Amino acid sequence: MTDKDIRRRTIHDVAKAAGVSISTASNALNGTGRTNAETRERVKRVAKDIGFRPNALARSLLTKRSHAIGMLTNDTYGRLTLPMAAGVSEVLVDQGLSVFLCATNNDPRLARLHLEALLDRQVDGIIFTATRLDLPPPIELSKLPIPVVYVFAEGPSDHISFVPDDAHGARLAVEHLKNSGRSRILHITGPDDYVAVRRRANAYRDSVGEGAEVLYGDWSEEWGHFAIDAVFSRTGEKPDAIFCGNDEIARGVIDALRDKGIGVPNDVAVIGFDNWEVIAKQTRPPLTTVDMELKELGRRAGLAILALAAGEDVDTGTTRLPCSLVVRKSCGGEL
Amino acid sequence: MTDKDIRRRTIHDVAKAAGVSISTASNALNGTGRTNAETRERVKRVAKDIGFRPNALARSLLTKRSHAIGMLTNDTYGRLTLPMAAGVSEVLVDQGLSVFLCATNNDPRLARLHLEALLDRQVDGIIFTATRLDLPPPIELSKLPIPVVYVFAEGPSDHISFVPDDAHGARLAVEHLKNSGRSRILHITGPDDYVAVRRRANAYRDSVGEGAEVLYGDWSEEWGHFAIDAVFSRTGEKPDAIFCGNDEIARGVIDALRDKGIGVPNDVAVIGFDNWEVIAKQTRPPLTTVDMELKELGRRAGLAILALAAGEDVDTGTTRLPCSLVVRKSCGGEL
DNA sequence: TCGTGATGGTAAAAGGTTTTATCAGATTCA
DNA sequence: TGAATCTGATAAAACCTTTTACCATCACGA
Repeated sequence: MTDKDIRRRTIHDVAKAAGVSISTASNALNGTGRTNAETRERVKRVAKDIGFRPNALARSLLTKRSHAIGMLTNDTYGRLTLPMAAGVSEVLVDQGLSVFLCATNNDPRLARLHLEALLDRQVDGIIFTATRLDLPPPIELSKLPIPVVYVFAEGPSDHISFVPDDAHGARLAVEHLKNSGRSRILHITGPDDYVAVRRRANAYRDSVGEGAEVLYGDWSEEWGHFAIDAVFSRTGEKPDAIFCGNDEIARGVIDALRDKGIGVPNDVAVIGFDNWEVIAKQTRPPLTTVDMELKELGRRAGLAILALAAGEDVDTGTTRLPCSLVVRKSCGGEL
Repeated sequence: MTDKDIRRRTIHDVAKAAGVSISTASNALNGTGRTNAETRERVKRVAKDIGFRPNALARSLLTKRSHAIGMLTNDTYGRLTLPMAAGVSEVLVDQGLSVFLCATNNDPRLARLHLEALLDRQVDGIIFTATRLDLPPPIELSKLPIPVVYVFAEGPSDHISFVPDDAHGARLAVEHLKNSGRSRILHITGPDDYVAVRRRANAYRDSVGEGAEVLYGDWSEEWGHFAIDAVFSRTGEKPDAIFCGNDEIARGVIDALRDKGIGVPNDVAVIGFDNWEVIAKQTRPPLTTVDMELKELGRRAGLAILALAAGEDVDTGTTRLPCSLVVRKSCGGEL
């Protein structure tokens, strides 16, 4: 119960208990310098016995490696951030790195506050992550004295960014629809001021060719409804497949089709984007959709930061990671 | 481009530039000790001019306050964690505290790894947060040498916990339904091995009295559908209001009612729980629901940790925070 | 002139670790 | 035997800050 009991054991304690000097203790524990195998074992055993764990602060102060990184995000609900953070964490935790999570709310003042705190803490690197690719960071990140990696956001071209390959995702969707025998494929998507929206739309157009049609709107179920109402009340040929810009739109589309008595997937196949499970699994029928592999994105960013912090150099520029297709029931024809 | 340029300015640099000793510089900057107003200003100005920021590592090493806390979570998708983390962060950032986010995945090995890293980093406290109230932490947290606060989780009774007041939330829902003239209120909820489910159900029963009926199932839309099908195909009086255990169930319920041609809110009022906006806003009609005030929960936890770390003592035990009602259209009768 | 008390400032220790340079002793080689 | 080399261990410096204890200096009253 005394103060003495609560204070952590230091390397001094180890050295004293093992009857060696502090430097020998340090060398033995870290395998540095020259140490007799026998003493090395003895020191290690003593250290374990008395429950010695090195003070990370002291170590970092000296080595100038804090083994911590900062993650700046502007995502309030965490739908995108948390899977990425999990990926980052996954590759870092075993290397003994920890991550500071900083919610900036897109507020420059807050961003600055967090950034300065991170710098004061001597973090080994910073990962910036956003909710859309083309949103610039709320604060200048490009001339920091430490490595910066962008995930789900595109930094300056001489920096390192990881983003989903939207074009690939769109092709995946269209090919899947074609393979299940659909020929009149419509694209209902979000606002065209999103670069991701434009990329997907372009890939869709390239892949579909003749007869491609893109309807831009917002990211809501309501827009899905509305678009279906509009498309199916006009004259002319009707689509037999719809590629949606995200799962919410897809859900609206599916509900609207059902309301009209149009069968999914028999009459019209529907495919989403995001694989946001709470939506995708609960549509009727469950939604086939494109997964952006957010966790993998995080892993790659973690790996990059790790390499940079270790002084290796990493190719700059934007890496586009392939998406994957999650097949459920809304397109029929699972092989 | 030299090393010299990239190295951060230290208090040495400030002292030299201001022509004072290191201790004077420190005293001037921190307002400790006795310093002449004139020198104090000069030192501060010099510090600002050369861009001095104290090294948090060195400071923490000495003061034994790292100004960092750890947040342990097992929530992968962040729906609950991120709003709470935002609350925590909100009250901490201005005090200069940062938070380590540690995703444990409910894996004891991972939890231990993270916990040890946090302890090695001398964090000032730990916040444990879960996805359900009655899930014990994947690792023993009760006899740590630093303060621990539980949020959305209940720790041992001599610890500090913040949870939503489920009973209050349930009463809020029932009273709202009663006030809009409903009398036959049914409760469709999740699995009864959740303590939150039982608390809400009990409060519901107390509040409704005669005729209360609780249907336990799982947290899915599907269960909402199924329950409605069952209830409306049996003989006898039908409910005119349904209190759902979460928003997903509520959405299933609303969809099922619409499928049956039963009007919401005219024939049956529906109220949800969680205020998970992506669901609640997109139901047709938009869902009136109970909000658990997750951010406030986080704020309170942050405040508690702050007080504990400052050595003040805080009442132990579980604090149940009131919920709030978010009125949309699914109960009609907005005043 | 001597004590007393305030004032403004400083040297040095402390915090816990890693690393460099050095040292004593043993071994090898000529 | 003496010099050179190797081995294992250590003292001390370094990282950057805060804090304690101490030291001049000056003014004041007796």
